[in-house]
Amino acid sequence: MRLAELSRRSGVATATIKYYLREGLLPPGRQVNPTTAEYDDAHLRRLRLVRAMIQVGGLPVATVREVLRNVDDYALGRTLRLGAALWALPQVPEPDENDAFVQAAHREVDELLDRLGWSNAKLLTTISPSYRSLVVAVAAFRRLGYEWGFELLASYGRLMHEVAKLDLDFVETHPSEAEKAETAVLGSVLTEPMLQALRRLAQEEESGRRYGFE
Amino acid sequence: MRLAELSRRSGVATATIKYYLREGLLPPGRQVNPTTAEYDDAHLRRLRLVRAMIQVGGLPVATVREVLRNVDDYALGRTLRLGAALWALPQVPEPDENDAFVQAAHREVDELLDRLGWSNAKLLTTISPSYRSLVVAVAAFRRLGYEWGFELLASYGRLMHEVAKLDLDFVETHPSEAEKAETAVLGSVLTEPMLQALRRLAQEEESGRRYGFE
DNA sequence: GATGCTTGGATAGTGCCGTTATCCAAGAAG
DNA sequence: CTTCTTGGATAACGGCACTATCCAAGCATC
Repeated sequence: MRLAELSRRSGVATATIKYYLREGLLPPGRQVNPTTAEYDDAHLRRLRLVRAMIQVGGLPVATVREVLRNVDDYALGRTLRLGAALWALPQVPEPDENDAFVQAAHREVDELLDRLGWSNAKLLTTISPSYRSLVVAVAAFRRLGYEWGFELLASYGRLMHEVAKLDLDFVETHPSEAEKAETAVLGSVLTEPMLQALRRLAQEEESGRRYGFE
Repeated sequence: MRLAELSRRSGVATATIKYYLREGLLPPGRQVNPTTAEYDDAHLRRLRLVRAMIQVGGLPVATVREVLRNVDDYALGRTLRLGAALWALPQVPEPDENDAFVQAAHREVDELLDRLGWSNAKLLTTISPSYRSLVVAVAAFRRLGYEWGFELLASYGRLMHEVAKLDLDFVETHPSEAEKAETAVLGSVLTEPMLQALRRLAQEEESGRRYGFE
């Protein structure tokens, strides 16, 4: 199919598709002559994936490019670890390591990982963006003067471990390696707003149960 | 304190503080004469809250303003429901109701709420942005051709219900109404990146356990 | 084979948003 | 009195996701 049809079938404007091509989110089509390129279903699927990540997942274009690179690398067998390398990309503001709150948060998170027995995650503390995000979030809370029992954080951690098991179970239902990679990414990116929505609905539900309405 | 000191103590540039004042994220200082305004610790605290929501929570300025309005209303006793009104604000792209995937997602989510027994949440389906987000996310998955057992979604829902209970438990540890409102907002906004980070760490951990390293 | 439409590529422009710089007149400080 | 600082108004900036404009090279129809 040509660009116009790709646009029609995906609902994405041709100018936008050209932009994605330029940005490397879509591989170039097969050039049949200097002014015509041919696209196939793989392009369509990739385009839908890109749109989902941007619109539903809210990822910036640059991040999508990185994520896709990992998907493709994984599909080619270059990346063997499904975990770290794959979903360890996105956006974290660098913490200020001189800040006392940040240092305290480091200690707290390290202790948390110990307590939860997350020995594998422990190995990644220096490189994992997730680890850094966690530190930043904990530090922000502390900076605002919030105290919580250590047990609260641990409880959240245990629940998210259950969530992670579901995530990986779902990935395992997909036999092919290429699909696994894509599913892993989607499972990480697309289910985040989904979980967020579920959590808020659950808060509304539970709030209603505890305090009633009106 | 004057603007300059507020800036120094918070680490936020004076120009930015002026911007927040303009945008209504910070209440104006006490005007002591035409060219001098006096700020207090409440301003400092509010400023830190704003920064946390923007930088850690990633909320747009307009949303922060809405959230704060709700916090203040709640503190004044004008909003009685801790749940819906408070954390039901943010950013969702409007779903296209004519889309077949969106309609199917509606049915699926409705059935989910039934299955989970979330009768309170059910009442909010027409107004809650969380409900809409959920529909959008489910529709996006389906559009990409992913199928999952209904049980998976229900399992996620049950886990997020446990999370929501922790959220509300934490809010209840704060006696004053004003603090409750602020805590509720923070519990919703700031813990989201925290949970996301925990989930990803848990994925890395669980991935390591199942498949080993390298 | 001329005419008019479509194609893909290059480039520049648009709109939004968070932030920052520039002015300015009116205090404060020495 | 002079010099610095203050807060307020306004304009400028930089990034990002798109989108509109050109253009020359096909293709389609007469």
